[in-house]
Amino acid sequence: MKSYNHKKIEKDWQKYWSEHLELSEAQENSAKPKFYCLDMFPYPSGAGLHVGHVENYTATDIYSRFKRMNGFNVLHPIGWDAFGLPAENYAIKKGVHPDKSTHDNIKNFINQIKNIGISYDWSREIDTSSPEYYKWTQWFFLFLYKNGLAYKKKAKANWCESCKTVVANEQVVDGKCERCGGEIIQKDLEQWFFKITDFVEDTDGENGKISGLINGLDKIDWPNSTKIAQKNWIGKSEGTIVKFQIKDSGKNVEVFTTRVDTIFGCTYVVLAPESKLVSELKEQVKNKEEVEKYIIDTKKKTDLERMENKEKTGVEMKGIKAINPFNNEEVPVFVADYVIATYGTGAVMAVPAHDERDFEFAKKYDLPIRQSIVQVLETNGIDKVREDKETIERKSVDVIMKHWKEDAYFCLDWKYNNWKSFIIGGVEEGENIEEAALREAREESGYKNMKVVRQVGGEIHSNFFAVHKDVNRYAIRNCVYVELIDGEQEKLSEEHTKNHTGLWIKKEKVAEFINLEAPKIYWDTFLNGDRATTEDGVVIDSGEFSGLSSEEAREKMTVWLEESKSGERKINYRLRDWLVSRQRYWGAPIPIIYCEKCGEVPVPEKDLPVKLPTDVDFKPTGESPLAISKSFHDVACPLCGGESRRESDTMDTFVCSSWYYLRFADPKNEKEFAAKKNLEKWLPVDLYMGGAEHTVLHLLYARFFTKALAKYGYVNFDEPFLKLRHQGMIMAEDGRKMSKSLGNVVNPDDVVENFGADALRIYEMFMGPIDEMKAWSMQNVNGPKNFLDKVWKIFGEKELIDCGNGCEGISKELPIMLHKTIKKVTNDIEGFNFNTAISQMMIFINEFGKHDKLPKAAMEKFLILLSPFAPHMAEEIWQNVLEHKNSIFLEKWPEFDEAMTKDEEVEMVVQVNGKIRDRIKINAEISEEEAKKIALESEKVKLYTEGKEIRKVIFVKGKLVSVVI
RNA sequence: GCCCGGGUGGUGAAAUGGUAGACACAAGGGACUUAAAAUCCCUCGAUUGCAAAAUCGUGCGAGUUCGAGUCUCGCCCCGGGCACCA
Repeated sequence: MKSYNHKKIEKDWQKYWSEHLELSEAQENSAKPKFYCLDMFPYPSGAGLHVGHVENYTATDIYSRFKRMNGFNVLHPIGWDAFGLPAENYAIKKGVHPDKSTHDNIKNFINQIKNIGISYDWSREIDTSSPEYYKWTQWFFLFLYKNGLAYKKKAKANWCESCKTVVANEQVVDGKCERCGGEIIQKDLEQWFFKITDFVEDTDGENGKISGLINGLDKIDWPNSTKIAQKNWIGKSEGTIVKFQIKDSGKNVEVFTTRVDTIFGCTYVVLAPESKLVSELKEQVKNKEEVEKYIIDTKKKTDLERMENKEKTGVEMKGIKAINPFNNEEVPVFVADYVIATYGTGAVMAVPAHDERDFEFAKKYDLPIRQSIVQVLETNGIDKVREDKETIERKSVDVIMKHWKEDAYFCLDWKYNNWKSFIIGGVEEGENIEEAALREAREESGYKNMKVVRQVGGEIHSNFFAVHKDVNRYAIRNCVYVELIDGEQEKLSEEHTKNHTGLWIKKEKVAEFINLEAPKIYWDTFLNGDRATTEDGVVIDSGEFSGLSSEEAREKMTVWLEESKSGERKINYRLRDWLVSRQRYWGAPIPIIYCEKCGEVPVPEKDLPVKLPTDVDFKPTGESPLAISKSFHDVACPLCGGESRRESDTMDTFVCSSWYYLRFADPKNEKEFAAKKNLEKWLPVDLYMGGAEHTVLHLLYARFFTKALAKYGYVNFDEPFLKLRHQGMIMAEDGRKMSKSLGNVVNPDDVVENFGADALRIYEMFMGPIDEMKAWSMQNVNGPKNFLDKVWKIFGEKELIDCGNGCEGISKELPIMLHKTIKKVTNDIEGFNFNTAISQMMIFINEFGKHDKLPKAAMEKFLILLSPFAPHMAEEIWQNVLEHKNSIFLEKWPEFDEAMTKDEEVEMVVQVNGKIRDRIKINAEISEEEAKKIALESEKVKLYTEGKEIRKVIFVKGKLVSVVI
């Protein structure tokens, strides 16, 4: 038999498949259940297909073929995310029109994809830069506009100096342009926005409730990390607005805080430089010039400068005082650019003791720092200690280490219970606790100059000492504890606790502690002078709120604010509305006309698409290139016919990709973006796959579009992608990212040429878990290649026997191996564990390869299992070696019989005290009694059990017997 | 700093709390061959031992368990995301 000529055979079958479209096209009229399997469509870059694309497309191709063979009507389409800056930048550099370079690139992509045998439905191919497509992108703009979800406003925008355009917040990375790495500056410009923030929470739609961008995540099968990243991006935070009156002005500063419980520690208030209130208060400010200068200086700073230089700056507005509504204290007001104008109210109350940023600022400008929270340390109570000394000791260490890290030393004395345990350090005989703590602290720290500051609790209760640097140089301070001892409860009187270090516990709280089974030990956090303590704790020095937990205090203080009309509950989000204007050529024009008489006029739907002019110099000038094209720019107003001009900005390419998955349901429709009937048939997407880099951008925008459509009854679902999986990035052999400049890029074409498309597909699937990052290894491609050669040889050289009624000369083990393999491969494809599916097929081939006569039916079933992974070879063997008339992809996926997946004889492990002492071959179905008997009779086991009492014997069916002595 | 992932042989990696290293790659040895390629067979975590075998071993330290790569707690390191969001 000839060796496998992948170059010829693969080409032949690719041709065959392109002539048998029933193998890849989705059927509009079919009784089969639908399955929509989608890849994130690529941006057709000049670099061509990346091995990462191959990983993505192979995985979903395997899944699609698998689903088809399981009786599903599969929609598996592809298209091109063709608009975008790189094409335009390339055009500027090389003078080639973006339309041409993009379409050349697309041709190349199509070729490359066909070369690896992906079974896309090419009849549905779409291209976002074609007028047939962007007509509907513009329609979406109008749809949002008409429903109040698209609006224009003057805004500070991220302007990229080198791309000469505004970019979205999401496209600014570390203060630089995501595309070109150029510096981003802030410019005030009229910009279009989409109201994505309207969909953060659930809303009422025309046909019922629409889940919000947060809640919707709970009902879809997405990687947890992606869900969390989206939630973080939305950045919901529940807090409080507090009104601080400005003394002698009748004005208020409203601040937003999530930590109103710390408000008694507020020592000043800060306004963002852009805040309106700053100019409103200017007249009252004594150092007006200084404040103005600061504001001007800040405006000059770019975001990059602000980010690089995190040192806090600011200036006091002298003569202005804000009044804390809780204690009527007057605090100074500062202007500082560490406060973000666009978040919350653009003003904050500063609590240096409990906020790192305020702390830093207060240190720098020497402002007072006032503690209003103490930390809580919980340990098990004394009763628990009596039960289990060791447990408490360990748990205490863990808790202490967590709270104190290397900053502190402490010792715990349970002497009261006639039992000593010292976590770090200890008390020696005849030594008192105070001395012990001092000694330990000195030994550990190396500092000699220490003293006990205060000690509480005396000898009756257990004592808790903590030592910390920076308060009187390694002073020892005592912590307040609450302990339960019969007859001692009266000691926990208000008087008693009041005297304790820093903590002030109200009477009813004490009663509460007494009822706890495991009393808490409370301890004071030292405000040690080098950091703020930002964790929740117990409120102190806060009037009637003292003694409450942070959580309770937030609730009660907010209620108090609401009652006294000086504040309210408030939820803030980090997410802003989506800025979609781009001053660029290669994008979908925004369908708006500005008329002197009628104002802002949407282009009537019948006039769509607003086509991109072709006679444009697309070199960036700072103004949109479209503005230069007179034929494009000067138009008659659709309402009055008068002189007017077109909007000359184009839309962010993310707008095009926010709805493309809907278009695949009905890609040729000229009347609607997709017919309702088709949407209902195919959507939502059952499986969506692509890179994790789209975690927040594309996926959030697409969800927003879907929710907007759902709200107005265009679609009957509110989440577009039911199941999402990411492929991990493939690095170069050197472990670095593949890049042209490093010259370490692996071109899939070369691998196809040298090893074949099937070997490439299997190699990429065999590399490791699909969602993990992995490095390419050319050497390792040999593995899959060898495997395929073995498959080819077996089908060509072995005798395949038709087993009608019983197979003579065929090993009993082969059917078991077959059923095991069907089970494993089927389950692994379902679970996206392609690497282990392949390893099972290798095991199958290794086993079957040992025999000369093989059952034909089993081999055919194996070939079907292999076919989604190696479609070319499978088709070649199926039709040309086994001489079947039709494609293997019309076959039904094999089924397995659970009973047939079990080995008759298994190796039983016998452990003695957890160590393996023997392995015995037994019948898999053997009873517990028998297994134990066999195990205990083993000579090797007896060696260890002889003369010892057997306490317990554990049996795990078909696996092991564990003897405990 | 915060939030997610990870850490297992020379390498890529397997392992519902139950035989750690399946399946591969590379390497070494052997068979076939005039030779090479291809193919086939053997070895392949460490230490000790002639061997049988024993002990150790999944980043580090503890814990739970008859039994831990897997569960709990603490720590270290690497990768990714967010980052003055109050």
